[in-house]
Amino acid sequence: MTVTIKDVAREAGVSPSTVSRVISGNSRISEETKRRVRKVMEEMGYHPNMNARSLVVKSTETIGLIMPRSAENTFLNPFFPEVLRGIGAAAQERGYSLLLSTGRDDGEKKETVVKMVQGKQVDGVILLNSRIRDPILAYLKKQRFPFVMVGRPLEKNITYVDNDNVTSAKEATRYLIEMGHRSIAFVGGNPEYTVTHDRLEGYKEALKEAGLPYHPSQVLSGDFLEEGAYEAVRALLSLGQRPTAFLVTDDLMALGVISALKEMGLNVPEDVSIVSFNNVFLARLSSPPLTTVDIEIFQLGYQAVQKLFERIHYPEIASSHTLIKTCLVERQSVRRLEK
Amino acid sequence: MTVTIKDVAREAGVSPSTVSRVISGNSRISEETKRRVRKVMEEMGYHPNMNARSLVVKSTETIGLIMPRSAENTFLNPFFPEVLRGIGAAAQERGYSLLLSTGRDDGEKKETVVKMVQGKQVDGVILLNSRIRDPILAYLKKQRFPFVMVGRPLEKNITYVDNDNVTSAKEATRYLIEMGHRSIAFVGGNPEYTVTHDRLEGYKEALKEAGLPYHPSQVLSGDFLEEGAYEAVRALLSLGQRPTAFLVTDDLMALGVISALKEMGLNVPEDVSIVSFNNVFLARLSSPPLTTVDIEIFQLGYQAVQKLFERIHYPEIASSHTLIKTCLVERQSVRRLEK
DNA sequence: TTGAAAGCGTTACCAG
DNA sequence: CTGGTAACGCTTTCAA
Repeated sequence: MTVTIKDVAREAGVSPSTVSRVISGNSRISEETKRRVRKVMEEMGYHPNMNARSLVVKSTETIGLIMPRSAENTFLNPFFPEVLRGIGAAAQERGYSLLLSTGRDDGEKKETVVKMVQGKQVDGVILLNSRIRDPILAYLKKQRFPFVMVGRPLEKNITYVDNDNVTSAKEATRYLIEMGHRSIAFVGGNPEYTVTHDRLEGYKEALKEAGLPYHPSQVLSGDFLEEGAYEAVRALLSLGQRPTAFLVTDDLMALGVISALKEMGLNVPEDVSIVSFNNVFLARLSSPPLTTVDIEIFQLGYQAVQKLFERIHYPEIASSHTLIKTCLVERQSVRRLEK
Repeated sequence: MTVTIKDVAREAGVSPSTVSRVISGNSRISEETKRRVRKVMEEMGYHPNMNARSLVVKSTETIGLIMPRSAENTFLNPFFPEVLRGIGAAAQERGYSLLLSTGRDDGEKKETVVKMVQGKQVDGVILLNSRIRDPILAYLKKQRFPFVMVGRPLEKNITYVDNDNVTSAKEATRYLIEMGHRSIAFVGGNPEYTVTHDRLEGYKEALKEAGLPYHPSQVLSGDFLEEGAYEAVRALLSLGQRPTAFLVTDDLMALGVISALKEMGLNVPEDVSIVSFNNVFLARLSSPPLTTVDIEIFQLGYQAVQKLFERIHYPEIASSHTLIKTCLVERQSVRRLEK
């Protein structure tokens, strides 16, 4: 049925070892036989069985991707296809494949990861969600299996790729302040992610720097893609300190906020200004187009793969991280406040 | 280093075959030894090597996913994470893994597919893009390899999962007509996809049914997520037959249209109404929330996997397709036109 | 109910 | 430069 290395060998009148050698290329084989074997492979439509190969070389040339639990909204964020694009590009360049974790809850996820790792299906793993106290992370560490995280982990000695979230949030807030805003609310996502903390930190720093007071009542956090958004936003606006601007940690959440504001008869940017994060594809498509912090999602993914290869090939070197630069892109969701 | 079936066997005082049997479970093994072996496996942290297993059983329990070329915008559409969620759920239920195609152009894609298929990395394949005359499709057919498409192919005898796009477009158009619109424009996506054709067809049928004229000048198609959108929309509106409503084949594109309209000083739904397709996550987050046709993307993915298993396990049965129902969800992008 | 041995398709080592 | 052989870790007859 399927043509193996032996078939090719027989047909070409050489030994299987020889065929194997011309496949890997590097060995010293006469040009003559090389050509002949190649021709036979072509004619017979031969392609090596990756399982057999992996079994002996102990490397699968595939990397495992651990995604957010698919039950979560995170999974639906357009952030995700974009990292995937970066990861895919880098993997492709090295001839690596991508194996995805399925699994909706932590239990299922753990199972698929174990299967990947111990089942020898992957050479390394990329963790796509930086949950605090992630059991998967603990497992990978204990196994001393090569992995890198996208997003900053709380633990030490872990290789990761991230943006400098506190600085970028600080700059974004500073921008709002320069635009004349004095009362700025912070809308963060799931507090289980470090990115939420970091951006809040940057926000606070900018406030402090400008001599503006920090009001805990002006920070909202949680899953803002769900229903609750409207009430939360309204509660916030009915406060004495009514904010004139919002710093929102995610473009999608910004859409939710804009929508909630609109229901209250408030327009962006006329009545309220918004700066968000991520600059996903739809940020420029929305109404109004969002002023948002570009975090180079593609690079996040691309660099994660680079770092992973580092860990795979030089397991002895110390863990490290790379920070991807960010950049505020001005569109139309912020209004300059006159004095 | 890594613990194999032999280690477990030795430790448990049985033969490797026995261990193999307790793993597969089904064979007749005394409860006594079963328990003992299980215990040893647990203690030693044994997990089967999938490569070795695949090599002999000739099945990898993983399905290959062929994605749109990652250079395309399609790739960034939130449609994608949602199908993936459906596919992942179904795969997980059966203990299957997912292997992703990387590859930015057709050449690279073909290569990764060949590696998956001939390299025996997957048991079957799901094609995520229904391009017309897809070379991958031709290859898969020739190889007689189990695969299913998400989206209707032009070719015959191919198993696929899709919505009834002509009917759903017809109903959506009819809805607009019932809302009092008489001049409706059609904005379609990439004409290389059958879905674009089908929806255009449904649009025409509804027009005809209502005795409204079909004006080719009122149909736009192409990659509307890119810059060109603004000019195209403006050109359309400067026509004699100025449309009061748009039927847009994708939510993301609808955002683009809304944005273009706004630049021209036109509001949705006050000045122009819009019905789009897909009901992706952000449809209800946008301003205004989109009236859109829900196509059950999750089901599309989920059912694709079901069908794939059918093909894998019963290769002899004829190709077939399943149609997922659609449903118009009314939100706020359509205004009723008074007589 | 269990064990021995062959074999899955490769690669790699050792001879020649 | 090339061939023979063992080994990778597992499943699956065939015997016992």
